Amino acid sequence: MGDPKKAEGKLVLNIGRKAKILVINLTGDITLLFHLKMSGQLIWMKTKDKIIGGHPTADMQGKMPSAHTRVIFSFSDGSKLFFNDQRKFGWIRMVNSGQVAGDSSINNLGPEPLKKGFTWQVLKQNLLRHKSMPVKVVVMDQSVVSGVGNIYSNEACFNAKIDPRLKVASLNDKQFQSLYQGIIKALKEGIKRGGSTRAHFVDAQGHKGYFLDYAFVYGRDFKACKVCGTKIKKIQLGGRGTYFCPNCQKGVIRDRT
DNA sequence: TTCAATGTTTAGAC
DNA sequence: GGTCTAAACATTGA
Repeated sequence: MGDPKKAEGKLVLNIGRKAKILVINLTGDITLLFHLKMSGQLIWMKTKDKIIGGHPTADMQGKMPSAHTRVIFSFSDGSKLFFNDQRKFGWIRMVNSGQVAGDSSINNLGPEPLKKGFTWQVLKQNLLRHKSMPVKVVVMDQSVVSGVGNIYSNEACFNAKIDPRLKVASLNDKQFQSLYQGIIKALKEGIKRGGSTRAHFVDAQGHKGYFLDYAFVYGRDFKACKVCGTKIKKIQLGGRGTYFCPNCQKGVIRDRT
């Protein structure tokens, strides 16, 4: 992550986000980029106060540092920030603040799906860079649209009533529009429910993320579709678990002419 | 026990 | 260049 000493004595100016990357600007022209990947978590502690964000682990509620603590930030008020990551896929990168946009982790990101500028036409255009790939796989491509991972790509396809296996080139404009709406709906629902992590404690009272309780397909193989009762099916697409309702999510929908 | 799965991204092969 | 697989790693459940 560069020389940790460069961050010593610096102040936190602000905290932001680009796609799945956390961006923390410090004084001294330094910016820290965090990616939690599959199993990372951030835990801030000050005596008995504790804020946890990220992926759940068994040792999350216990003593810090834990066996999975990789980096510790100590603040002048005595509080600490622990960067934990069981699988070690996550990373922290230190860059000059002016070089954030140009960083390789950021310079190729697609549009933010909940911001202006993301339209169904833009989505269509970006998806069509991968014409012969399954639509569900391409929705997860960070250069197509920012921040949509496996769970929300599955849910977006369900919302759009689109079979995740369909090749991008086979979609019609109506389906691109449905998918556009489906992505936004899935993300907004996820945010509303506090994310997808069942043990995603925000404070001592433990405000959790309940989105998976509301998911239509993700993690629900062999269970009944919440809309039609058909058994949800699980397959592999692009090496990732893919869930869909064989009845609700049909193949090509022909425009009636 | 062994194998495959896991909220991600990327390099390298074809 | 597009597309697909494997790999980085640790843990859990079938």
